Amino acid sequence: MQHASKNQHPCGKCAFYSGSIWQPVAGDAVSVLTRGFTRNDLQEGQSLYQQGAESNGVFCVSKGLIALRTHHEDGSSTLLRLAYPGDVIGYRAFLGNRPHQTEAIALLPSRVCTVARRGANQIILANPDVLARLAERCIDEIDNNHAQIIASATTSNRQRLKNLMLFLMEKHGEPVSSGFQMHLPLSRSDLADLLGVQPETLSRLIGRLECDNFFTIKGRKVLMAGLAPQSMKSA
Amino acid sequence: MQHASKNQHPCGKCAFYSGSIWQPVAGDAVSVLTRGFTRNDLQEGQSLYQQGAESNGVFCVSKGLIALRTHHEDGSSTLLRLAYPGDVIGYRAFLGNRPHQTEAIALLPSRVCTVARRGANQIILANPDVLARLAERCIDEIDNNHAQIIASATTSNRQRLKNLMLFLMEKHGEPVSSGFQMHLPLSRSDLADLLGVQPETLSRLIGRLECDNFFTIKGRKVLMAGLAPQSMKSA
DNA sequence: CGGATGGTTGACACCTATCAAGGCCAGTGG
DNA sequence: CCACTGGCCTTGATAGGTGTCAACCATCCG
Repeated sequence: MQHASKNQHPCGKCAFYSGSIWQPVAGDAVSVLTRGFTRNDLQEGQSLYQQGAESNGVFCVSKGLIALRTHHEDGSSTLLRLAYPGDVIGYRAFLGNRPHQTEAIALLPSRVCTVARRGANQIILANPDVLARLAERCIDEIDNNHAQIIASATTSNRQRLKNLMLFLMEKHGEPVSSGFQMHLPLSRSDLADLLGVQPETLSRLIGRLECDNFFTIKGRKVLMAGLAPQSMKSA
Repeated sequence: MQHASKNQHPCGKCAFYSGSIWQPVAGDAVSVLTRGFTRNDLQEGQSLYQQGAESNGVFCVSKGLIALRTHHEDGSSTLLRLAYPGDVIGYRAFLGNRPHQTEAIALLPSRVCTVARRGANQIILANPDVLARLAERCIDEIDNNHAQIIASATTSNRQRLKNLMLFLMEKHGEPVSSGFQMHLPLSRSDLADLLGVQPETLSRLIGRLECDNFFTIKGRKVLMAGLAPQSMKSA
């Protein structure tokens, strides 16, 4: 019956099915899940939800890249996090039953699956395993936050940019004859927001890394020469 | 029956009972909770758990002040957070079933209630409301982390120190004839760790705030003159 | 062509880390 | 009582990093 239920499960064909927070849903609840379930394709730049908007469910990134950003009173903004396929977003507003504190915008053409609020609530009440998986995601988020707080307190901006570029190369890069290459999914301002520095500073940091032959960058084309696949993980 | 169960409940007499993550526990589960329940008094400087130690349960601060700190490979450390009465700590290691990523040390004489791992697991399986409350605490933690990340990216260290001192005064201060006064529960190094700056820098920041007549500080005695009670919330 | 956008560069003031030295204070042992 | 010591904090000098303001450049688009 495992097979039959996986076929009926709306996430059954998803690459992230086994790790999905909805994977424990079975039996009659599957139909509730299916009713609340929608798939959404987002164009680059399109918004999934706005800061301050009411929560209308829980989102799961299936393809692409979503940026979570908060706008401050003074007009500036901070890019808090990048959400990759398999990541669950929007659960804070859902669990806390309150407006979104961040806005979600697609940085690449993306696909996002939504489980509407009503159905999600119903399912969680009936199936605690779903809540347990959601709690695990919260823990992961806390871990990431702590890592970020520690990094910004103990690591130079230059090193943090290096780490960020290596991370992005790992996610978006392709091997070419002379190393690895990627199309940078972020603008300079986004990179600056992510590191918590001004755009001018970011520009200079990039300049310095280029001087060090860490990479070559022109527009959004980034090339890291002499980068062996395994060395991406280490630094 | 509400009354009877509250009296039996191990947290029944706690000031934070209504908000406690264990409040939903009722019926037979109460005896399981009671069996796993212990109260611990910590002296100043005493450790509740070490970084890297196995989780042995979920802790709830009942009195005092606990510092959560992580040590890095290079010997330095970061003070990630202060835990006040009513706060739940150690749940990450518990929920994630893994070693503690931080160490918990009492900054003041404190009392902490522990629900042992085994009992806590049993209760959570039987009572999803407990898990839901734990998830809410996770969300609160994420909110705090985001606020911290945003503050360190958008606010000067000087302003952040100001905010921190106002916060501490609100928590630990007492009104005196000329304003508010407190015994600072943190060393200079701890303050520096909390802001993510070097001790020397912190010392200079303090010096500047004194010049601005923001406060008077000598050792751990802090005096904020002309500070009306309501003005503490605004800034 | 003109304007908008996004990015870079320069100048400058300010802030911070680092290294080094010194002050303050409590506890210790003579 | 004194000198000594170690921990904690402060102060100074210096080099490097960062924010800010302003100008400039490239590209795209109407």
